[in-house]
Amino acid sequence: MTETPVKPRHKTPKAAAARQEILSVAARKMRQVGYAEMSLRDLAAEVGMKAGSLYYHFPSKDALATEVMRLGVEMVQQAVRAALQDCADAAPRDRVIVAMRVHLDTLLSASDFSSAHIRCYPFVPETVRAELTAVRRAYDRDWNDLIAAWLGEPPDAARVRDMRHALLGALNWSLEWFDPARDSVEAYVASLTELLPQ
Amino acid sequence: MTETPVKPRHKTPKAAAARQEILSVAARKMRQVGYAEMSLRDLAAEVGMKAGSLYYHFPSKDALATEVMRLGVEMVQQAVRAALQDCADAAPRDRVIVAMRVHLDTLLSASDFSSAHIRCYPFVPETVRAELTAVRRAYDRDWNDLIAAWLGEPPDAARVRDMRHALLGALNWSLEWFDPARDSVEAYVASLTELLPQ
DNA sequence: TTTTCTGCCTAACGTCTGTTAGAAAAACTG
DNA sequence: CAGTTTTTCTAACAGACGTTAGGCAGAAAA
Repeated sequence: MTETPVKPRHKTPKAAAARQEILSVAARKMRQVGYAEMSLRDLAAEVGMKAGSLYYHFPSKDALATEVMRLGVEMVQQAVRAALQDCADAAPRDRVIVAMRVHLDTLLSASDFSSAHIRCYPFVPETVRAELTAVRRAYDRDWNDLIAAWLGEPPDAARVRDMRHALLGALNWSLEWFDPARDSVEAYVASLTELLPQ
Repeated sequence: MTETPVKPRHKTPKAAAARQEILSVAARKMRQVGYAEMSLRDLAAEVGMKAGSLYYHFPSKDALATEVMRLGVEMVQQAVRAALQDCADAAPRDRVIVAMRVHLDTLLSASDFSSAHIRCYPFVPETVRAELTAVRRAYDRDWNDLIAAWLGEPPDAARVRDMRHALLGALNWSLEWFDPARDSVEAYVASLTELLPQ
């Protein structure tokens, strides 16, 4: 009896494409209406399926939501890391500003996955949250390093954490008010920049 | 046929007390688990009633949630206004700091109503949100005035709005991470103070 | 005491939910 | 083409949801 790996169960391109579309639609739904309010029947209808068919690709609604949110963290993290590599030699304060801009842009226009994560995390079942702590902590560490380098010595852990909470709060809260027709990521980042001590 | 006023339908002290406890428990529930996840059966059980009995005090779940959230805005607004009156002659920047501290303290320890509002607003039915725009705008105006006085002339509306979004974002986001056993409102406000230009 | 009103309960309605088993269809493979 | 595997559908289950109608106990009023 061969041990079939649990993760990559479906290998055909069609299954992979269907799974991918389910994830995309789920991310958009979660962002728009929330986790509890997203029904699998509505979700399936938007993909062109029936609710039961989703269970060929995901074992449960929780597992689907977990995957959406996990991808959400990895997407911002990857975008921010890539941008930081492109300005590796810049001043620490400028690197913070770059990270803010990329984080914000990912949330507001690039990735429904990332915004779905941020909006739904507080209300998702505890088992789902538990599976996300690792990726979340990893992204938090990136920001801690970034901010510690900016604040310089001595690295006061509590102070770094407060700064991270303040900055990410100011960024993530934009999901509540940002209107692409009226607001601009660049303009908001410029305003935030004036709050960062030189 | 006498026109019975719609608002103060129940006048006896017992009904008023019951209504008050329903609101309190609903606020706590909404803060903890969210709007969709708060079932009227669970809510009623915690009050010591059955689900149907809630309808003697409120015409619908939406109406109950609306009342909770409306009270939530009014509570922070009132707390902040009272504190600002006590330091009417202070420097504009210090008044901003006072407002931040009071807003934060209301969210994190004083009022489940306020935190329920902030956490649930994005996912509440559109009809509920519509009934809250007026109170929300009023509170936003308070902050706009406060920040405009701090930034001084010329009062750039877009800049004031950005600052309000940044500050309230940094404050409201604390609902996602604040742990009373580990964190302190005063310490976080102190960290935020260092971000405000002199 | 009788009557009226208040506050809550019981029991149910209709609808929606996530989920499952098994059949059908569609897509590959020989 | 037949045979096999992959993907989707059908149909239902069991339970939860918000909501409603009518009744019942206790307090208040007469």
